[in-house]
Amino acid sequence: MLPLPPDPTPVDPAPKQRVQDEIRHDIIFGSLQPGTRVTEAVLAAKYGVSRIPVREALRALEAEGFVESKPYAGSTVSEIPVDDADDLFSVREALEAATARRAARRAAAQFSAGEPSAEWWKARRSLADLLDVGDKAVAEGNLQSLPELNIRFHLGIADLSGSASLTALLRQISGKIEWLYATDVDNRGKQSWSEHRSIMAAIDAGNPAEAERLMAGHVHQSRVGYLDRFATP
Amino acid sequence: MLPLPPDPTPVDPAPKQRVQDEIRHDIIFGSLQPGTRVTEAVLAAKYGVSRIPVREALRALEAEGFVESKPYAGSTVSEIPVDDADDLFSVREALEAATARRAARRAAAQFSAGEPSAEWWKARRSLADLLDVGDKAVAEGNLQSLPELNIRFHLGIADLSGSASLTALLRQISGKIEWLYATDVDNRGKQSWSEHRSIMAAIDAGNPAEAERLMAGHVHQSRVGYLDRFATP
DNA sequence: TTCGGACGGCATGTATACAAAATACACCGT
DNA sequence: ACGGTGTATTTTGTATACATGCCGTCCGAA
Repeated sequence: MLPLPPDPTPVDPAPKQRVQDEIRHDIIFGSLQPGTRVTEAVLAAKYGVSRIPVREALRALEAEGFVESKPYAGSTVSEIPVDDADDLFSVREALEAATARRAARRAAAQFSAGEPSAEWWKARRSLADLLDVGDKAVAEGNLQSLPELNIRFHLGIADLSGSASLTALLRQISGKIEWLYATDVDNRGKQSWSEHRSIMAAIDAGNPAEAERLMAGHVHQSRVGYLDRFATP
Repeated sequence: MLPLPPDPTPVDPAPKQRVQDEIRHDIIFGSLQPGTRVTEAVLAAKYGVSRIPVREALRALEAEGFVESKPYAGSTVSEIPVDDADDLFSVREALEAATARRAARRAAAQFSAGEPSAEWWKARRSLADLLDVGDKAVAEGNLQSLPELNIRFHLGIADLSGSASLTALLRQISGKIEWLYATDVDNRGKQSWSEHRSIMAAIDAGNPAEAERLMAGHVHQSRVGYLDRFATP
């Protein structure tokens, strides 16, 4: 008997994650404007799921700072204040400097202790592929895919650092980073992406100081470029 | 007719928050040891609520890094690696320096623009009370209440900063901060608490640079003290 | 006309019930 | 004896139903 495809209509394996990403995307790219009142029931109907996944997604987005909720009063899309960008960048600078430093230290440790572990290789390979994909995107000029690739790269570095705490923290602010990046991709996108390879090289070389320096500079450049463009004197 | 107390058995206004705090407390103070497998049903029975609030609490604690969950596989109490302390402190330094700076800037703005807003006064008053309560706790020698007071002070400063993003971020790592503080309260508790007043004074004076410097030094001292005590050479 | 309070609609918070998935274990085949 | 597979149990994920609290509106009195 032929094993027919058991999924005529492919069911969602994880509606929660999908809904969360969809809502965040809609906020970042303007489809859901700040101040909009979002109710669980409406979103549930919109994405074809029940209220529970929507609820979890809203909680996560609240932690990321994209929506605000008051008990029994509902949720609204947050105003994303441009003022916060500078502070966010300063935090991100410290955070990502730490992940890069640790990633380099861990890479050196992996190689000095015989063969690197399988999961390390997997993460490393994933990053290599990501760099290629990003380069191609830059070459082809479709910059709109860069924000997501960018955040995946930085999360990948955090993965390599082996620190669950730092990774979780970066994941928390990754949404905001994507938002900042999306607003400035036309200006800094190309150059910013090209810096990723040198960071990766420093990590591969097992040079913590250099990796930290490059990553700090990378983030700092983004910061300067952003503030230069959206200066609020 | 006398309005009798309508609550013979006081019902929880917000079980979710209570359960979340309870679980975190149990993890921080050792009642729930790392690696322990925690199931929603057991916790629900333990705290006398349904699975849903427990579920939400676990999600929040996962974001804070205290538990790890895999889809359909359950949750376990995270190993809290001491290695992360240094990185966490460096992030916290940047984060809280930003909150202090902004709080001072905002205080100056509030006073220069006539009368400060009501909510500003409320937050400011809350901090003043908190400082008194902490001083009394230090004088009476019951240091076990300091970790919670400490984190409430720092969150209060974040509130004064007026930045929802920074406040949310600090709230995310506040659990870890409380954990670090709890492990070192006997050593640095008294001196650490006394530094809070000078930070508050700099903010009241509307001096952003000084507030930032003091806060950064305050956190840095905690960091040095901690690493000195739990050095892993 | 305006201010105060109470009522009703409505959205969230929670509880219960059911479905999907992963792990653990026993059984079978080699 | 050992490895693999199939099943059974356990646990999470989701859906539905009900309770609780807030917001806006309407009514009434000053």
